[in-house]
Amino acid sequence: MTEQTYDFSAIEAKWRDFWTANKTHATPQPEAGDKTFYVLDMFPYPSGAGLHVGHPVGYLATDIVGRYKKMAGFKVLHPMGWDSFGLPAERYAMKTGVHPAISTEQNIATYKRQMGLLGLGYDWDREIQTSSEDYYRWTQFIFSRLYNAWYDADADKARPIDALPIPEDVAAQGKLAIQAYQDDRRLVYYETAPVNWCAEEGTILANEEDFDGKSEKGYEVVRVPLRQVKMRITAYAERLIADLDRLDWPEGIKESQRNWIGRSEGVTLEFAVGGTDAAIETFTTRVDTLGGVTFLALAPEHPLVAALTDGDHKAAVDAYVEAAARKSDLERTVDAEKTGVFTGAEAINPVTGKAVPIFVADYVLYDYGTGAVMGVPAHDERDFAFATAYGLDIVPVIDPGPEAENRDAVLAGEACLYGDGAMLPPPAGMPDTLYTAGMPWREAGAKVADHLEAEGQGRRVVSYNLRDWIFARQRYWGEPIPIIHWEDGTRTTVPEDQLPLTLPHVDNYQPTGYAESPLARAEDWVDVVDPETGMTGKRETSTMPQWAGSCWYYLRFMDPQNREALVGKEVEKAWGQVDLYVGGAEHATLHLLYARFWHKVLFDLGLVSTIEPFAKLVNQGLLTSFAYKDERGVVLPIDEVEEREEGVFIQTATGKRVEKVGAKMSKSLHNVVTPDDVVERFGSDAFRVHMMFMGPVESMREWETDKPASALKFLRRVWRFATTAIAAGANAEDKKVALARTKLVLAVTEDLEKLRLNTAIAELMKFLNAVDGEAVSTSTVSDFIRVLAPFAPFMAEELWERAGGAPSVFSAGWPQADEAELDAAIDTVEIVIQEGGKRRGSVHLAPEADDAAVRAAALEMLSGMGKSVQGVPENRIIVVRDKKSGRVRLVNVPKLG
RNA sequence: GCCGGCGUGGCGGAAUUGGUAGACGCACCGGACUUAAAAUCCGUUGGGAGAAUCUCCCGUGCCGGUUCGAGUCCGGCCGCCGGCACCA
Repeated sequence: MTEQTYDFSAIEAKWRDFWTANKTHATPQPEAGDKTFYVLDMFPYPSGAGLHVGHPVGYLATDIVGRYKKMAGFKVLHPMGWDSFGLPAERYAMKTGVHPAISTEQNIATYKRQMGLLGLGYDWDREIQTSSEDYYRWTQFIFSRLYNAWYDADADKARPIDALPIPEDVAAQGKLAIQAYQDDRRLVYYETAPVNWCAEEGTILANEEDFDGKSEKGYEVVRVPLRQVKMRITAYAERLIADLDRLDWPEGIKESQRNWIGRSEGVTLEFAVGGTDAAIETFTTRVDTLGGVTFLALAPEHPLVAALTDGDHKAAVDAYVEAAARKSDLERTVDAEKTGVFTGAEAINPVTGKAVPIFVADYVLYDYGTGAVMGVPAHDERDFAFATAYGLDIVPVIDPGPEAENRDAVLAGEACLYGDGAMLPPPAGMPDTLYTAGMPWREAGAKVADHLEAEGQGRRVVSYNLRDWIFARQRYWGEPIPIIHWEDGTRTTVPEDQLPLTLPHVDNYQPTGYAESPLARAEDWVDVVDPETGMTGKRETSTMPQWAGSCWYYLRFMDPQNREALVGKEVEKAWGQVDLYVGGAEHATLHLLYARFWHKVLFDLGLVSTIEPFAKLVNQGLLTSFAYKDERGVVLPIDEVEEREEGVFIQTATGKRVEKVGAKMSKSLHNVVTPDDVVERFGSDAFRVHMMFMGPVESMREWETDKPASALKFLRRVWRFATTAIAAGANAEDKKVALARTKLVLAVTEDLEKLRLNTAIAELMKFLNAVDGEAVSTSTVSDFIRVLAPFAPFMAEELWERAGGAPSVFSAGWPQADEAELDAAIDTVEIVIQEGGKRRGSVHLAPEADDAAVRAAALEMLSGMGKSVQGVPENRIIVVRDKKSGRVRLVNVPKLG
């Protein structure tokens, strides 16, 4: 009987060693004709805390799919690596003096051990770290290619900067002028502009990292003007939106990116400034309301403000502009009250010729559109609020229609209409060609836009909310930016053959303040001399943001040892896109946007062959634990509470009753569960089965400590079934068993293809239920072991060996089954009989029964129940057949009297 | 405010393009085995009514509609989660 005992710890240790010794998970490069499958996890930052049970939800899903695809005959690339540059290691270094490279190395060792424990079948020969020189050499290489490229709007692609045509007048002014011209157009550029400064993190952050004035960790972020390295992601706004359509990604993520990029179509048009030659360019999405313009508003930063303002208003305008500059973006945004000051100047409506006052108002954003808006209070809430506050005219141009409650108020200029309606008769001065009365506003807008374009007074443009990517960080533990600032004012990238530009050692990791990173203290490293000309220069001391390394790591996994290129051309073509990418939704507008951007640049520059990096994306759900909340809503750690009786939780110290609530796993709540604990208690296979059986990969779930017990129970049943069947060695089996096998293989295969791992496990359970107590042939047992293998790889290996198979089961192929087999095995089908859509019973008929026979059977049954079936028209009796097999499934008779 | 996603038993969750609602599991209850317990195995379990085990009614957030037939489609609400938000 000891033979029958399922000793998971011995089995799992045995096969863990076997896989390592035999490199079972090694991934050879694909050759011509190979089917390939690239499945990828978002690689982790190796933190000091190690993995908790929430991390592997996605890793397990990809492991299972990867193992299945390999068995199904694909060359599967399923690698793992480390996003190992980052602030925590640097903070740790500040506290302890331990170099980040060393603490990172230790953390990685823990992660790898835990991943091994879980049976994650990664090919560790392909392991990469973003902080290793071999890797960041290529991150710097890509940076340098971006720096030395510009966006050719005509060709709609990035091209090397050498291909940028230099106008003659610029060329005539010499080297610095040419550089300035190029620098204005590079995909990487320097700009002095307000940036997001986080004092606590000691660095500038990207707009994507600024969450309502807080950093990701919740530290305050303020706006300060600084000279910064930026990447021209806005050049790709259109393509980043358009190409979302071809991605198999969750709609929510695509929508987040669309919102973030914020595309809107509108028109720019110029208002002449009365009495001067100057003109103000405004952007609007509602040119149809041009007749309703009663003022113009400029952002305080707008360059024309000073020039426009007349003497009487100068003092007030200067004070306002200065006050606005001191306010943070958040203050300007949160404060909904509209303020502004009159400049004393007037603008001329290009169509009606009417003069309107020009204001400076801080509700106008300088970096969106043209930094100036035409104020149409009748049809824009913000303009309405402003006009009301300053007593400006409100001129409606759209009639909401007789049905509208607020019609009278709108027409009287007392309410704002931004919904649908029909154009009112045009105001005085509107040319006859622009008569749009009665038209819906969109149509009227098109007509006005046509007119403006024809007259050369305006043009249609597309505007985006997306801003360029602030790329530099004032930190130590990141990729050095390979730029040298020379004494003659020129700037170059470090030559590619001199990369990597190695991160120097420093003794002091403390932030230096706004402009520089701790690298500034490594003077020997910062100061450079050109060996040929003797010119001196200084290196850029900022480092790259956390996101740089993860922008392209999926490419390096394809060819991690390549010394000549970031990825070999043929290898890149062979693997193609990432077929399945699994990770958290929190990266929607960070990593996933940045990586798409870099990929498109690499495509334009001929370095990759695909236009998108990740074909299919799945967001795994968060795994939460629990904690307790007291009456004030304070969350309490789990060890401060006891359960006195079923469902009654008492805070030990106070004796007060508290409520059990779901909570993220965190150190402070003492509710972190590590995979080590779970594997120790239930085994890795049970952990895997449990995690995947809890629900769809995408949904959130709550961890309950004792639940893996049921998975273990299931695995014990599997073990008993398989070892018994192997020992019995039957050659034959009942038709019922053969049918169950066919169903099992078909269902599990389909579920795996669709990443429905919870129902796949349910199918394994159903099979066991179906064959309980039956003789099962060795060939069916073999198929069962193989479909079990992706889910419970350790047990499957052991069973496979005991069944006489040559290790490893993952080289044993995937079992086959086809529908025809299923059909042939069926000699009667159950046909459900409905009356008015309600089930009344069922009959068993031969699968080839025709509609007439089915109808007759249905009427007979219903009649037998005492129902009156006289006079039911035949065409009202609906016979439903299975689409694939054509077998009858159901027959419905209309409700009988 | 705008946009997207989601609402199914006591619980986690199943239900192809409209076709048997509640698969599979947990928990509960009953039973077997046991001196006993654990483990294991078998059975029951959406709610209600009548009733010898069968039948009827109600049931997928709420209200209405389309259909022979609606968890699924349409219209209108409610609630939860996520994104964007002074973006002209």
